[in-house]
Amino acid sequence: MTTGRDSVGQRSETVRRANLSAILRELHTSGSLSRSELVARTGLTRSAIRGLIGELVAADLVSEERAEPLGTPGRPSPLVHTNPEQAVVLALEIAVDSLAAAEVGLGGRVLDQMRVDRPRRDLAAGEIVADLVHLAAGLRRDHPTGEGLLGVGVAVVGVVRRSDGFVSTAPNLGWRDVPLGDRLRAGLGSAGPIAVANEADLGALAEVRRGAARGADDVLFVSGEVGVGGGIIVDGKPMTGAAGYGGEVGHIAVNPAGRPCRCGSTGCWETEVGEGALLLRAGRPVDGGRVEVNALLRDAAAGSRSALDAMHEVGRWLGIGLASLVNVLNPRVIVLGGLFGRIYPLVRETIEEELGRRALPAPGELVRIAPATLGLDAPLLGAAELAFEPLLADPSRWLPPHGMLALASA
Amino acid sequence: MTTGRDSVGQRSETVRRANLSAILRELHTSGSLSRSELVARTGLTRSAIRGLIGELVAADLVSEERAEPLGTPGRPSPLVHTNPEQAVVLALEIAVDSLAAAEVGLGGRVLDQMRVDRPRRDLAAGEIVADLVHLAAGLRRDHPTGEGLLGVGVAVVGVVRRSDGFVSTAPNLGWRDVPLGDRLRAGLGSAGPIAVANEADLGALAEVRRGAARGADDVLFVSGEVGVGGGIIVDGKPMTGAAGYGGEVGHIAVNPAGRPCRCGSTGCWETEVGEGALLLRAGRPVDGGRVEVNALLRDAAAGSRSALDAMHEVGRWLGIGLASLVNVLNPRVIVLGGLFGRIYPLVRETIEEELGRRALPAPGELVRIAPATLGLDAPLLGAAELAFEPLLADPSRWLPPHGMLALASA
DNA sequence: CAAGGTTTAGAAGAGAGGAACACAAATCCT
DNA sequence: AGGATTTGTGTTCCTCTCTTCTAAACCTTG
Repeated sequence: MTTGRDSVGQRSETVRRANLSAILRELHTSGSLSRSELVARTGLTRSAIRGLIGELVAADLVSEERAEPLGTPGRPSPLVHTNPEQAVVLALEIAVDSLAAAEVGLGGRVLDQMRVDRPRRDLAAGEIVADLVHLAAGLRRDHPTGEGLLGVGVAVVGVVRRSDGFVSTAPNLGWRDVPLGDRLRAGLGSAGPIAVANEADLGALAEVRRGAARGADDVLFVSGEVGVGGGIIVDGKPMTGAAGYGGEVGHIAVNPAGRPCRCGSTGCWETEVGEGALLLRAGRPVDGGRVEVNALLRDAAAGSRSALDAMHEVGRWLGIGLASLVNVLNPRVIVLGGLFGRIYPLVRETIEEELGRRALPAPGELVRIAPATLGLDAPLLGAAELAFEPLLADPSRWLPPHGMLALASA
Repeated sequence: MTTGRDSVGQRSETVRRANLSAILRELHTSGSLSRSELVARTGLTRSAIRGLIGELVAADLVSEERAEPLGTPGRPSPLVHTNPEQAVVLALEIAVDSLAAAEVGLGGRVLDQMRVDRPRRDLAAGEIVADLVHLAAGLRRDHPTGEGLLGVGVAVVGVVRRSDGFVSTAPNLGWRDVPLGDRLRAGLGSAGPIAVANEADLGALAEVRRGAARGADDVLFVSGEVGVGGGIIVDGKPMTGAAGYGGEVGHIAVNPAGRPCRCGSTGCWETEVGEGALLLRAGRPVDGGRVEVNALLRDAAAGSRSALDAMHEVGRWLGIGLASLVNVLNPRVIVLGGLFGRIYPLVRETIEEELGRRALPAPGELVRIAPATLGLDAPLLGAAELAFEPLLADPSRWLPPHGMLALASA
């Protein structure tokens, strides 16, 4: 009987919260900005900006520096920048071929990062969690895990319920119904809140904040790995769906008469464009993994007919699936990650041809396609962004109660 | 270089606007509520509610009535209700088989309504606009068109750009690149702002506000007509995509080796589940239209084997397409409109079977499927909702400047 | 008819951003 | 050089809006 939505009633504090959030968000995505630029971006007055920045400075989240003259007339505006060391999150990633951990500071600076290969066989959740904890412990020895962390963000190749980090399926890991959030909480000790999300969803988040789709509000991120993952940004925000299962574009049915899929269905998109499909079409061992894919890409670059044919066939199916998604979502930008980003330069025409034939929007308003720019680390960076989200959404929770300020100044 | 999003900076007025908006929205969707219920729903205090309602009353948008005692102890709370006659919009619909017009008052009351059949051949935009204007003029003789209207909402079977009501394609009408918004503005004279949107998008809006999906935040509405239309609600708001072309689910590729589609592609969903596909499978004339469909439904209800087989085949493909969409969008509710709502009771198992096989979310969290409850009029009601949107989003623009109030009370 | 509970009414208070003015620090031009 | 110009900061009210608090109104229950 409730209306849902985000608790409608607004108050003065809501305004302050929103404005603090807007400022910190801008600083976080840009790293540093002048005060006057903040004025321009937020539409707030200088006095408001001054007051809000003052609070952020008091909390040591950001600092101001006397500006150096930049050749433009007028008094230079002080430069405001985030303090990466003062707000640090732990980002973890469970990918198909590797595990990764990173410490990322406010403003997006990667303070430390490690990635280790992972064999492609099924591993129990406990083992992977232990490996991740170990990996995290190896970061920045002077900054023991679990202390002073703002939170933890986790990217995982699997279908994740957002609310509690419950992984309902992860074919690449051989998992079903793994309470990953709880497991990590136990393994990491008290390292702040833990947020788990799908790898591609976080890749999308990273690409839209710091990568190929920067600034776009409606974005589709599609990443080709063993499976095909997707992340959708609607109106600047990740679209997770009702339970957080949204964006599983790898399992749209493009060819119901086609090959069986690991998910139990048949003719899913990933059976036509995934790594296995590419290798199959090229006549290489389907389970060859990265090694075979790299070899195939080399062959194609060298001009091998059969390699290129296989790629174009994948490109054709890629275009078919993308056209469906364009018709449903009408994104401004499509970012191709993983395998797709790598083959894109070779099969661009094929993809665009298929898209032109099947997608409805007028050619002039057709979507822009761009390969991912953050590469392998996109999901890891997205996990960091996820962990920063509570701070960015409501910085006031991390601010000293400002009765103190009033007292101090009086 | 701008951040997009909705101009971040917030001010005190923003708060008032948001709160007025929240209150009026609640009243609009519920028709009438007691003050104390509004307090509960918005989380605002009684005093705040009092002040805001006072302004809405002063603007004559709502009225308060002395409450009749309801058997509960305590002082009874006055009932607040909208004044449908004081804020009226004109809703228009260009459907496949008919044209419709309605006058709808604040709170959702349909004050007057007309619908006329339309032959299924292509008609020039000018003709249809003229017919619509004529239809609108016939509504409520005491309330001449173009006067005192808050705005106009238009639902049209076609791909529409939201910003200006430009129809880029409408296969059912034989239109390409018709500036419908401008045409209607010219035809209707000064009837307030005109907002045009896709029929299914508006059907979704109506069903989520007043129909089968009431209260749900993530909804997929799929309507079967000659073509297949779709409307998507994400987080309580219509998802239109970057240019407003989103939700064209009829043209996802489900069978690339299949039949050619009117859109120029092949194997689109609507070639497998549209009206034509159903008739074809049943061995009836593909262009038979409503008459044949009705006959087929009668046969099926009477137990005809061949009729039921055709329906189950359509149901199977319906399930395939829905599964794809569930994987992408993870909605809470799917509302089936038009043809699909009518065949749903007959093919429910088939749809659910296919959905169960192909959709990822765990069965326990699987989507709820419901036939539309607003029937033929859903898009028309959605058009009214669209036209109300500016008022609901910012009621303060329709309020007397409240310097006046202060003066009057002083 | 009194007691108890719920709600409205009105006044005072507190939080937050906006506007205006004086002043500061650069660049540009003569 | 040195003044004009431009851009930006600091500071002080001012306005807007919701909350809090107290008194009064109104209904049900025993």
